[in-house]
Amino acid sequence: MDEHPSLAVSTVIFALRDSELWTPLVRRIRQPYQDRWALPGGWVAPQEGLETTAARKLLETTQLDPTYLEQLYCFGDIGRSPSGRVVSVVYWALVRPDQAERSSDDDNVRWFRADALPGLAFDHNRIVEYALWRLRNKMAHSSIAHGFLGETFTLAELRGVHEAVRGATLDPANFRRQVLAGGSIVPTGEHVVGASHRPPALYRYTDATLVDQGPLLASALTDRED
Amino acid sequence: MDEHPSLAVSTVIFALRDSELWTPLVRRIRQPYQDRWALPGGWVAPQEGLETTAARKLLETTQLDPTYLEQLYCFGDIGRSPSGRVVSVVYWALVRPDQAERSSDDDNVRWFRADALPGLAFDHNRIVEYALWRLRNKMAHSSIAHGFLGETFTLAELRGVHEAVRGATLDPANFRRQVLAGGSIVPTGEHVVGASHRPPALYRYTDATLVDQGPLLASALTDRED
DNA sequence: CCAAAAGTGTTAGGCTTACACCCATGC
DNA sequence: GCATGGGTGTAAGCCTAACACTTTTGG
Repeated sequence: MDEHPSLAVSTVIFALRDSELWTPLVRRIRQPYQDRWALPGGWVAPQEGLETTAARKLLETTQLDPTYLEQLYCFGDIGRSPSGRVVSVVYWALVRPDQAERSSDDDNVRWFRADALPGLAFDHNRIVEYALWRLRNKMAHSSIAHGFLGETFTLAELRGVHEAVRGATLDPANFRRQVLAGGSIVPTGEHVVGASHRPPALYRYTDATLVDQGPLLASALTDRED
Repeated sequence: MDEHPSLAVSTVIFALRDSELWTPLVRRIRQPYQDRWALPGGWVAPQEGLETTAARKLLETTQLDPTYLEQLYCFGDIGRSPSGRVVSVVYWALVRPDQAERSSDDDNVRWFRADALPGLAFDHNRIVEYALWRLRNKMAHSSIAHGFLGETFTLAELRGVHEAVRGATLDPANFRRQVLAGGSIVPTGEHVVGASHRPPALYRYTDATLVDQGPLLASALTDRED
């Protein structure tokens, strides 16, 4: 009864670049699937929480510090790793463009367009697909777009995030009204200067803007004592 | 690097009785939390899928065979078990009233009202709370109510499910129109007889009615080869 | 002045809500 | 017939989509 499966943590990371969704992958340096691209991750340490492990591995392998991090799913099919039973708790994360810049491509880390990935190790293609589906879902029902943006942003930038993720253009007028009526963002009073047109107002999210994760979030905030 | 946490699977089960949500719990027969009520579950066997484990443990401990079974969340906080690191993959399930009848209370299994549970073992109170939140969420956006019903049902029964879970009464006329317009149910042509009022029509879900789980479901159907 | 993007106004149509009303059965 | 719940009709109001229009900047 004490023969437990190996327990791993991996993370799907999304960032927005040129109105496209991109995701960083790491090259596997050992068998199985040596030299194939895979999600960043690693084994769960005995004295480390799952989300903490995800964040740490992310930082170690890609230098990224996400603005949003949420559990995606736990994958545990028996055949998913050729080298024995592995159960993977997978997280998904959003990073801002400026953070993504800091993690430039090198021999072991490379960014790919999220909808045009190569053949990945294990069942990681399927996992990214599911993460994409979840992102699109969440975008429609919550203010998750915040995770892609800085502290302040214009309505056009916010709209750009929605358009990129949903893959459709949105009416600027209606988008403005809907998002302002929602009450989750407020104008800072500042404006962008230097563009060759009318300067757009800057906005920021109100403090109360938390992505809806239900009862988990409240406890998660107190649990994180890293 | 090979010292992995213990991996368990547990399940939150919901059934509808007297327009209330009920959930069965099992009595712990060993330490820690001996004699406390807890979610049914057990360790993951090396050669068994996670969902399969959940279904098997469910049947073994409560004699229940759910009509719906979905992964809820993976709980892995370091302090959640006093007897060492345990990571629990938790599922949630729906059973029909007639199935629930078969699993009567005994010394080791007892049904509780889902919104009035005693103090459970481990972090199981928190887990049930989250499962309740997920159920209510899913009820609003999908045809998950099917899981509580038999093959055929009246619109009043379907409405009763929604009312019980949402905790509010619904306009029968509007409910009828909305659910029929959705196209996921069709009349069987039969009617209930024997009630002291106009006999209601029976309906059933169309074959195409699958609860929206995104890209996971398609593969899940092929993976399940039990 | 002109181009371009910000921001406002307005209208049509769809969906939700509320509630009045009719229908079919057992007693 | 009458009480009860099944089932239909309908109008008000809200939300959304579409698009015309005005505003403000740099060149």
